Amino acid sequence: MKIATWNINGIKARHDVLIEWLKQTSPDIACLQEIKSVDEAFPGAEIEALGYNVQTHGQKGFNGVALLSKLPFEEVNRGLPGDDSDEQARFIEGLFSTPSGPLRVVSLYLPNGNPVESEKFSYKLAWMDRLHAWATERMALEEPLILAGDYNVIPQPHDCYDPKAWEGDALFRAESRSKFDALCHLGFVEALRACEDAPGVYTFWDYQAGAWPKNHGIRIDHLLMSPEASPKLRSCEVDKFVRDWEKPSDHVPVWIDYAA
DNA sequence: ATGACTAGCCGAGCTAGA
Repeated sequence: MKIATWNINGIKARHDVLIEWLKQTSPDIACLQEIKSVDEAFPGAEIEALGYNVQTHGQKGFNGVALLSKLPFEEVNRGLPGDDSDEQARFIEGLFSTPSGPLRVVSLYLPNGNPVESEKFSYKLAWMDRLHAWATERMALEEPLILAGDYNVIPQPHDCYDPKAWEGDALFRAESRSKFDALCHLGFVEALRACEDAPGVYTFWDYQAGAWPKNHGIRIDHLLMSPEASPKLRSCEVDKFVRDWEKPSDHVPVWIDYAA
């Protein structure tokens, strides 16, 4: 089965592009980020008509995540545990039943964290600590688990076109990268890294300054697979072609072929 | 080329993204 993650940068602005991508690539599960919509306003009708069950965790104006699945949801959990005062919609977990057993899939939108002098950076780091704590608990279940989303972390220097240009940025700061590494070291396999570790493979290109045609991108959208899931990884691909469509998101989909 | 975009909220520029 095909499991994808994509920061769509607004469901209202990206609805038609999303529908076209679903028709062309037909993922079994799609993890969306930055839907920028409240749950009640999410335009799900055409998506459901393509055979998807839709679950969202949205908020007004920005953030917001969603799960689209051809499999029925056995369970849905909204919000990253660990801080009851956190009102930002950045996390949704679905539990599915596959031919080979249960599968948990998370769509997450990790905070950007810029500027680093602001409370936004401390919020990012605290959110990563909460994710680490939550993942530690989930790992104890010893189930196939996939954490997919926009991590807003450039893991390695060769995951961006110009490492010097990203020096000091919240996406590339040592604190962000080491927390991402620590998460991986719980036992996750980072899917694209495991399949393709060449430089120049990116998932985001800024709208500005001709970043896309010059391939001045960064790799910040990742799928992390638990030890029970990672042996079922067949391949991992980046759907770069959607960046050339009319009114594209600044991110492109990343997907895995999973032997469920 | 030291080149600056896009979405949402709204009905004008601001916030936010990365």
